[in-house]
Amino acid sequence: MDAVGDGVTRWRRVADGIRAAIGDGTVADRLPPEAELAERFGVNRHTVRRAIAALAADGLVRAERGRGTFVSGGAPRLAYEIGPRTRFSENLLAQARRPGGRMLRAAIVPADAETAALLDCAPGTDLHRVESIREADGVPLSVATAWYPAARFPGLVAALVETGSVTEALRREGLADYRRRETRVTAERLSAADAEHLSSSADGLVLVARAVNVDLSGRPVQALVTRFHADRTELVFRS
Amino acid sequence: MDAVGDGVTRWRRVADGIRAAIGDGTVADRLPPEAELAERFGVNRHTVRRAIAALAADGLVRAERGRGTFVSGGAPRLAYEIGPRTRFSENLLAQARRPGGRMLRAAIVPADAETAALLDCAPGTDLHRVESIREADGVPLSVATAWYPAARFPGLVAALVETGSVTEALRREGLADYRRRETRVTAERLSAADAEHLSSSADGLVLVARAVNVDLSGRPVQALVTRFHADRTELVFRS
DNA sequence: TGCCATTTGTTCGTATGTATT
DNA sequence: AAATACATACGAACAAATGGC
Repeated sequence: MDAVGDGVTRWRRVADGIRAAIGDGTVADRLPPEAELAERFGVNRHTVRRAIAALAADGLVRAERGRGTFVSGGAPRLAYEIGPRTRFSENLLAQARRPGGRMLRAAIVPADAETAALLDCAPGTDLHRVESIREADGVPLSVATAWYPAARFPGLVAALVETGSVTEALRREGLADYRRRETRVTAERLSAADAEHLSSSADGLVLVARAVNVDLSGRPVQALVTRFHADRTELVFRS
Repeated sequence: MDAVGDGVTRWRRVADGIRAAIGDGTVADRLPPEAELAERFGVNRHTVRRAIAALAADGLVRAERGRGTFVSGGAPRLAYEIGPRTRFSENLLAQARRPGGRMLRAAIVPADAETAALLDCAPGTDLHRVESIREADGVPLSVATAWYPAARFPGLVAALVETGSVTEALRREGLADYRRRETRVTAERLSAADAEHLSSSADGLVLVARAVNVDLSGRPVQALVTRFHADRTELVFRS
């Protein structure tokens, strides 16, 4: 490098400087332009951009081309409760949010090894695969992919389209009730396709919840992978 | 720019090219040096670096200074089960993993509003704040911050240091048993400090689990924020 | 409507620092 | 000790989106 004070890189010191300015309220909403920051910190504009990229990665700021770079005001997350009787609509209505959503795709696919194990069926078994988006107050919240044994629920997709409700569609197919057996949660980066569906910036995060729902006798009826927008959601588990 | 084929930026096309090469096995373990990639794709080395940074952000590759850039072979995640009686050591031993860890810091701090609400005490109440790292087979798994009412457990920190076990330390302080009331899960980017503790690249992800543990009469005894390394962990909730 | 200044995004060039082999 | 390879930093130019006039 060149004349560096300590062992810390310049872009880190710029990032810390901006972070401090946000912390003490010196910059409330919008950051000065990159060119001005570069001059003020006595570094190249690239160095400022590297610093801002780091802050953006921490979710502290958000850069918008042609407009500027803004301090991201953290909106409160929706608390999505997951338990034995998780139902999307009930969950949202309990928090005075309007549930919504739509089906993206539906197809019949052969079960791969992983899904077959979850649904306790033979690999290759015909499954309905249904992809859908779920919204709260019109804001996309999650993208979900669900698999159902096709032989057991032959008219499922039509019922889903007609009712718009998983619970109601399964009821029409003869399933009185179901409950969630287990949920496995991981975190991933938003894929480009999901970013579009969730109308989010491309560098967002998702909470991935993999679940199995079973009927009252314990037979799996649905394998579910839901990708929740991490900035808008918090998953709640009660013990 | 200059002669661009379509509306896609060059670094994205380079990234897609590398991604494809990884996908079809053309590059199995190690990427060619940046200079060679630059020449092969007919772009500047900076453009290659931008592409590699994006792939690294997706967790697909991992750059090591002086050595090269490597395809990160996804190790299977540790399934960390969370329930009413979550105990770290038991959890790991059940999967034939060796539990470990160490305390990072301990201090007495006044309760802020949020923690006070969780622990059902007045804001400003003295709390032990204990930060620690937990490991599986010597690999850092999570960084945890715990708050305990100091008045109720005066000798807690000494007991934690001596026993290395939360359950055992609380028992010495007169708490026979405790259970988890609820867990709230979010996803965040790894902070610089946590990245060091978890010996991870700076652009990793964490699963943040916020929990409250209560005694048998339902009184909160511990507020807990655990940041799990998302690449190494999967949280499992049974209903 | 279109033009223009502002601001972030991309790309190239060049040089030097630092860790690994 | 030398070569290799990634990391940081500066300079310059143009592209693309936004917003005001």
